[in-house]
Amino acid sequence: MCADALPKYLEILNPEQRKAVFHSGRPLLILAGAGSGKTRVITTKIAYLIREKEMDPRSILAVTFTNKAAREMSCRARLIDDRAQDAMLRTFHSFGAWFLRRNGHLAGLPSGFVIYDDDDSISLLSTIMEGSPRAEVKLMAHNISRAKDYFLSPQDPRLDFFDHRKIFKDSYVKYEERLAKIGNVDFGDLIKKPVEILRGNPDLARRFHERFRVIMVDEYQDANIAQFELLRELCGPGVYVCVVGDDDQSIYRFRGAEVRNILEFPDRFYGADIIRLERNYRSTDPILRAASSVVNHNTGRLGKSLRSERGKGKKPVLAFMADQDEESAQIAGLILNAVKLGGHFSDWAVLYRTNAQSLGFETEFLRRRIPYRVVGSLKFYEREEIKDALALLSFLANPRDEVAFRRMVNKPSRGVGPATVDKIIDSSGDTGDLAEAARNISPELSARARAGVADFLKAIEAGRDALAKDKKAEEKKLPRKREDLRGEEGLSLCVVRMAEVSGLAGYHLTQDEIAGNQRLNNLQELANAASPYSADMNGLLDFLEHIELDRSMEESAAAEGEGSDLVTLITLHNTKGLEFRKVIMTGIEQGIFPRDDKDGDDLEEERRLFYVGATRAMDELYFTSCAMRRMYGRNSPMEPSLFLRELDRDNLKIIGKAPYGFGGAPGTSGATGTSGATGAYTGGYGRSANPAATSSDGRWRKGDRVFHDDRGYGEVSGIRESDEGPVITVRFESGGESRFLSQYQSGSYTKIGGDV
DNA sequence: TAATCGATCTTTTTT
DNA sequence: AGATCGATTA
Repeated sequence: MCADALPKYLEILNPEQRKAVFHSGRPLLILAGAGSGKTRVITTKIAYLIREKEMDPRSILAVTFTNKAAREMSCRARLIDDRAQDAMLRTFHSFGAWFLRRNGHLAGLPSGFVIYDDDDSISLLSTIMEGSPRAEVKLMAHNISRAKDYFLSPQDPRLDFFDHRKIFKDSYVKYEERLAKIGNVDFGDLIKKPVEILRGNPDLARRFHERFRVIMVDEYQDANIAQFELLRELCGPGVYVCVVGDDDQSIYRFRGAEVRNILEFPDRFYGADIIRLERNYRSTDPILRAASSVVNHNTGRLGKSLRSERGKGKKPVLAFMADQDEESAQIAGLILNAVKLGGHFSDWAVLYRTNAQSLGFETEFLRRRIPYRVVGSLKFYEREEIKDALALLSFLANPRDEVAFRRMVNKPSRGVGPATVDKIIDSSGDTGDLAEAARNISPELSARARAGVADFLKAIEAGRDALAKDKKAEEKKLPRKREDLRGEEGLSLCVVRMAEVSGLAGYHLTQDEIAGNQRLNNLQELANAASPYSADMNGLLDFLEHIELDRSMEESAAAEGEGSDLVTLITLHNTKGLEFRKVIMTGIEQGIFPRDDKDGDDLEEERRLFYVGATRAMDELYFTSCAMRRMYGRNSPMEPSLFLRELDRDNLKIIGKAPYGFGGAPGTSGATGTSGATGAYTGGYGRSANPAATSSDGRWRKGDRVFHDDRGYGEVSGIRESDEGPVITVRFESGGESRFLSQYQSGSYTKIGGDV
């Protein structure tokens, strides 16, 4: 094919991208740097195969890691050729769920299985490890989950790698037994079980090889071992496999991702070709240089040279702040100013390491009327009332669900205590049907417990009725109370009926006067979310599965339209695959980013996270670092992140009072040496433009002479008020500064010649 | 059996 | 600061 005869969608590709799209035959590894157009390559390749190679779209499987990525991929491929909608584009986990819905019986799964999230797993484990502290149960749950990521069964000797104790293996064995009895699966099972089924059923595997002729995996650097095994099982003779990834963007090691997968791809898929995409179309050169200068400190990379196609641009800005209040205030000011000059809010993204950090920005943005959205906070589905309602639905779907039963049988209180619950569960026999067991054993219970159990079963019956019967008739029969939830369409009636009959709605309403209404609203929202699903068992299972696998709540496509000029607040992890004109990476402090318990491989992962964050920026990049931060409810002094020292300094604009080692900033004293003091980070400037001359407790005045036991003579150079009282800054004659809280003056600092 | 109070930790990151 | 756990009390 010669270039000028190419259709437009192929013509716009650069030579390497085109090579990747046209490639066929052997396995292919595409090493795609940030912003090098890898999504374009995958989507184009899908369309190309359908259009030019007349491939049946149904025989193409493309796997991603997030639902968002899957949706975007589907959208973009369809823009080129609408037939791409018939290709299977899913996340690994949703592919696994799809697989198990059809073939789960081969592993003894009932058709109505429900997916347990981490909390459910912990609940189940805590009944197994009764009496163990919660932290221990959590650790065990984590290790079991990791074991499944590594495709290790309870008998595998390699489990010692995670935890060599006998209790670990025992717990894992029991956990698997209980899960099997219940008939549900956890996240890890969604990958592990399909592999086992494919291995145990060669005929089925063959049928899959005939069905899926082309398999593509995006973000391959984030695949775990189990996912690698799944990929291998799906790759039968003649199946074309193409994986795309960037070893520098591997940031999910903590949940089992193995960079090894991408590093060893050429060995595992023998004869693989490698294509590198190293032209970056997103960021200006200084931004790429900043990002690279940090990640270059990592060892064990495949290595690549990312070049900016955009060329020159503004230097990244590194701003030192006194504390997080100043951080959010300054950022708000920066954004408002840019908008005043004609920019958009949506140009901006504020990035942070932990979700908890979003709060400060939200408060400040609310106050200053800056419109924003918080991406990926899964709070909705973590709310108590929502989990309650979902547990009721889960139990309706699978009456063997012990976890859901335990959670809801006595909520609201119905006089069914732990003793009764155990009695019911013990009597359930091998069917495991707890609703049936409860009914059977009922005569043996005390009157109070019997009535309570009956009430619970009534709620489940109400749900079942809503599924089975004509919903219109059902709805009319019942006189509606003012505070009732509404739900007419599809599955929503089922949600509403269960929430009401169980007393859940009333319970949450009376439980807390202030929060009650909000909780009712949340339940209503859940009911609304259920309305598109059909009011039958399939609809119910669909709904539950959808909620477990995709909690991003990005349903409301309406909000995406115009009139949504919003600043994005987002964790660094969540930014993968996104881009913004202007990016602010906040809280770049030791202990936050990187966390200070990180070293070795973990530290390298943090560095890659830094790289991911920085390469999201197209035009402008900012870093902020605070001298003081409220953590665990108290103020603690912070040091600038190690990563800031690794940044290419000539390529940076530093503002604010820089700590030692960051030359060039205004206010940096010419002092040398820090006399071995731990506080490398001195300075930080006051919250207000005119710092106080006298501390609010009257104990210190600017210019006061001070003596410190270790550091000698100095003078008070600044006073600032914090919520723990005045913060006094002292500049020592020996050079260097330090700060302390007035209330903790202690013996180290002594005021000279003063009237203490 | 349930609710309340105080003490004791805690915090990654997500399918 | 907030959640969570355990013990104590009604």
